[in-house]
Amino acid sequence: MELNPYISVDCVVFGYDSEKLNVLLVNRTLSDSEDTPPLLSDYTLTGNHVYENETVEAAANRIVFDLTGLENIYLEQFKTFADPDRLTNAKDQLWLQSIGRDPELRVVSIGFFALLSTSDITLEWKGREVKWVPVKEVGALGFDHNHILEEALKAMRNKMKHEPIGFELLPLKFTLTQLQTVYERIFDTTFDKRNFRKKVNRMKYVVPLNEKQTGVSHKPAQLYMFSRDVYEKTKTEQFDFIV
Amino acid sequence: MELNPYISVDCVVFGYDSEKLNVLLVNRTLSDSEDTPPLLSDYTLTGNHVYENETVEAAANRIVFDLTGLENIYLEQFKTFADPDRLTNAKDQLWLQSIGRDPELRVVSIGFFALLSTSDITLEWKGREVKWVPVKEVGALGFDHNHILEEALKAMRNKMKHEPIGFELLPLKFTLTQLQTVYERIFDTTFDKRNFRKKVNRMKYVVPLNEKQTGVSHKPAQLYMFSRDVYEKTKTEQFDFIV
DNA sequence: TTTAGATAGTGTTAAATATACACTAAGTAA
DNA sequence: TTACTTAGTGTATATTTAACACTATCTAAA
Repeated sequence: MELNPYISVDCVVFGYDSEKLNVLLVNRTLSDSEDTPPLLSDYTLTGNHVYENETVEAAANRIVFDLTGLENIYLEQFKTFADPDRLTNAKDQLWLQSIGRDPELRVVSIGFFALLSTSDITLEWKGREVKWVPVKEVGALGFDHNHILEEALKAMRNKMKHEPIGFELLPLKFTLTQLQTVYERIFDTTFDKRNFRKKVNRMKYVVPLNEKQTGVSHKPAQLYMFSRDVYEKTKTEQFDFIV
Repeated sequence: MELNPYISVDCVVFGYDSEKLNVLLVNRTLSDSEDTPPLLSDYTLTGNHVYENETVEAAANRIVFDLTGLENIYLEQFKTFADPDRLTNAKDQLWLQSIGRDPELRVVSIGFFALLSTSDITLEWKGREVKWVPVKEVGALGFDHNHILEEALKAMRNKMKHEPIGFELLPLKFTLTQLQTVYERIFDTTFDKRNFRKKVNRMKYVVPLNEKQTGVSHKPAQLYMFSRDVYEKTKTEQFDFIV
């Protein structure tokens, strides 16, 4: 089955490691020969073209699965990038040529972001280096991927404000301190512990388990899980409309 | 300049007429001859392919401008539609053939929604019938446009909950009752007048004018306008995080 | 000019939520 | 047993929400 040459999917895979938000990057290296320095060596987001009979959602899932081995990861289409000059940079042209693509072709890239807890996975990609980079330390990426990353961050933060997706960045079972920290790190702020817990207490979809943290050298915390079921049932179509 | 055959933009143009939300539809008719019934006659959203050197945002603006004569309309890219079988319906195949497109080609459609007040415009389109249809009365549309419309509604309502875009559906100068009604109609609900006004009162970016409604046979209402400037300056990065 | 009709505009109370703030509890490791 | 570390908890005040009904001001018609 053929890849469609003009429709691609880029996945901004966010991984939270209980300290900071990271993004998954892939090395892009082009060498003349073994013993000369590479013509090109940098990083890009993870992406691929879609197969002719494949939906873009399926392609996004496939990309994430190939890298992480995980299925049913939280994935959201957030924006599409189709500027006529988005791949006209010299480096990108060189790269496209080298992998046998028509550098003239206008490629539409449909952006998805994925959320996961890095504790759940070990990276695996056949052939190309792939690594987690803290979002705050990402340097110059190939293609228009710095732009795509910016937009993904905006979309993700925005969604995070109004929908319960912070949980997707944590292990299945988490403590309230972990939950608080995710939000603090992603929004670069701090919350009062008691007030945060009072708020979470009202969220019936954050359910306490009969289980405590283990392997810590201090008072072990209560573990909780997120119940999407309860969320869907109890969510009140609360109307915000700014303040 | 050529149109790109595989990248199209569909615009879901929402127009509010101080009573209900409408969407702009275009007639799609295919006739063998003058005196036989048409082979095909239905409606679609407004859309077009992009020019080779044109960004998708520019294309969306062009489409809206061609129909309404308005520039600087509120426009937002909300989702992209690229399913392999989105145009494989018999009617759509017939239509594509008749207008000289390759019916086999996989076309990516980038969806935008536009918001405007119908009072601002008179429709104009050379050659094809174009009309406002109340969103609640939209029938079966061509292509996958019912699906696109659904998604546009979802995206629009969602944005409307958290950002001040209700104003885009009203004339530049509006009354508080008009403002309240927009929200009531779009969310199919009602609000208490006094509470609504108290809330709006706190929004410093809804500024009263030295002007009153005219031409009404009752107490004329105070007019207001929305100041995006004030909004941008005073918006507090309020953190919601559900309830 | 008076009256009817229509929509504009306004205030209070109670309940819920947000904010600010500091100490005790329970485990591990030395 | 002690030191260390993080978990877990309550109260008082300010703000916001929610529920609720009447007067004010204009036009049009009698």
